Amino acid sequence: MAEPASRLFRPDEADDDTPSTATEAALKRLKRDLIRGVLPSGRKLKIRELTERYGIGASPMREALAQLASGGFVNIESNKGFRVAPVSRSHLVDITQTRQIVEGEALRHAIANRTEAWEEEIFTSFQLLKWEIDRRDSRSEEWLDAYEERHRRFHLALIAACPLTALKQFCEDLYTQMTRYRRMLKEMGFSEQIGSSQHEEIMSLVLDGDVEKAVATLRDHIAITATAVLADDRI
Amino acid sequence: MAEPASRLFRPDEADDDTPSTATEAALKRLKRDLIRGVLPSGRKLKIRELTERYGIGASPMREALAQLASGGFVNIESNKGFRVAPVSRSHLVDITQTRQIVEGEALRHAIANRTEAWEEEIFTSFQLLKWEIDRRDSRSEEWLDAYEERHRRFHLALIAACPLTALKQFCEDLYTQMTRYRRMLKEMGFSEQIGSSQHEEIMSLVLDGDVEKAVATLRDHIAITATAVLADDRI
DNA sequence: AAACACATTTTTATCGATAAAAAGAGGGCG
DNA sequence: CGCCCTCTTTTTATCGATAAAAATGTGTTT
Repeated sequence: MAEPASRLFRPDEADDDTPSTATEAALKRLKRDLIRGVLPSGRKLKIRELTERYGIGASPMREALAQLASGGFVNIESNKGFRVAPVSRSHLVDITQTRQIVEGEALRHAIANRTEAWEEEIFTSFQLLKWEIDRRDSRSEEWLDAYEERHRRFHLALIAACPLTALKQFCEDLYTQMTRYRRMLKEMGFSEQIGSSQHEEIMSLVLDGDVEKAVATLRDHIAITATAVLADDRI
Repeated sequence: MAEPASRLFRPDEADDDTPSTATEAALKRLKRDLIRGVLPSGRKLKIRELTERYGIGASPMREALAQLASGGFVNIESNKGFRVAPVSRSHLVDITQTRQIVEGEALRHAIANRTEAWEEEIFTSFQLLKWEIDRRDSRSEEWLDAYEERHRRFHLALIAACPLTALKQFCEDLYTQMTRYRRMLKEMGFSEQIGSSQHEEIMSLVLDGDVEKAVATLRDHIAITATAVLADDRI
């Protein structure tokens, strides 16, 4: 029996990757476009445009938007519709610091509940990430997507053994929020190498069970994107 | 200019308490019924029933449900509709421990960013809570609502000075999640006094700036509901 | 009686049309 | 010019009807 989705608590990871309803399909594509930055920050999301773009009716479209709104990607205002949640310096600082706290805690709990499988997944996802960085081909949308996918996988792997579902889910949400900023960085022409060296260090510290150093390094790593983005005054 | 709502980041607290759309009205009433336990855990939420109950059409109803689903109050399953998110021992333990972590952190940050107004609101909300407990009239729905409202206000007041919006918002969501369990406790006939003595202690420690003791006491206090509920084997 | 196929009912998900609200576009007037 | 009133256009929010899917029921076969 597949468990249904829930935001604050998800006992079982139920990946329905084949959208069987129009709402799900719209949700998936819309989220992707938001993260990719195809739909820029602050932009008005007119129902008409969206229904044409994604080829579905207004009701499922609004349903998908309502979900994204709760997830913080989209803002609603009564009788004025939806718009892409704006990015801002203060928002970036906020989610960065919050992420440092909660992802650090989650890592602590993960290490305290380590298993073989968890360690293996960390190693695997690290290797995949490293290979992806080595054969990098910036400016290619596909490469950026592949890189982002592996980066995400690595970060989620680190905290996967944390038994607190709600905490882990929140980390995942924050990570996703941060993706837009990370993407901006790439588009500003920064090297993907920024912070890359830390991945191996984090992995080693985590696998060695050096909790304090691991958490400290993870926190530093989380701060790097923010520092780099904030250094640019176009934002 | 009123700020729109967002889950992970809410720069300005925009209370639109007069629902101007059917979706908002449905959202509000439905959420209330979920928290009150009128719609019990795990129950199927048939669109037809809901539209009749709340007197609105299917589209806004589904939109409201989609939002509650992202908030963790409701579960969706493709082509099988919505149901009230089930309560369970594991869920209670999960959100309790997560809340201990994040609310403790939030309190730390709040104390580090203390202001006059913040201290005053803590004092005020504490007094209101105390008075409400003194003139208690259990088994009365109105009293339970009033008590819950003030308990909530006190807890949110404690962390209000925390500048990390995303963290604070998450605390609020977790608090709301816990309300259903707190309500169960009352219905099981427990005294409202459980944990009440700690409120004054927490307030004193916080206002005295004794961070470590304040955080420790808050964590204990958060655990109490869970301990009491878990002691009952009807759940 | 369990297992299966098929018909019926119920429920979900979706569309297309429409009322209500907001945004925009003149046009007079201080 | 800037402000306000009105009319028009655009956009949102909502309803009612319907196709698609799941659940339920019924009879048939082993």
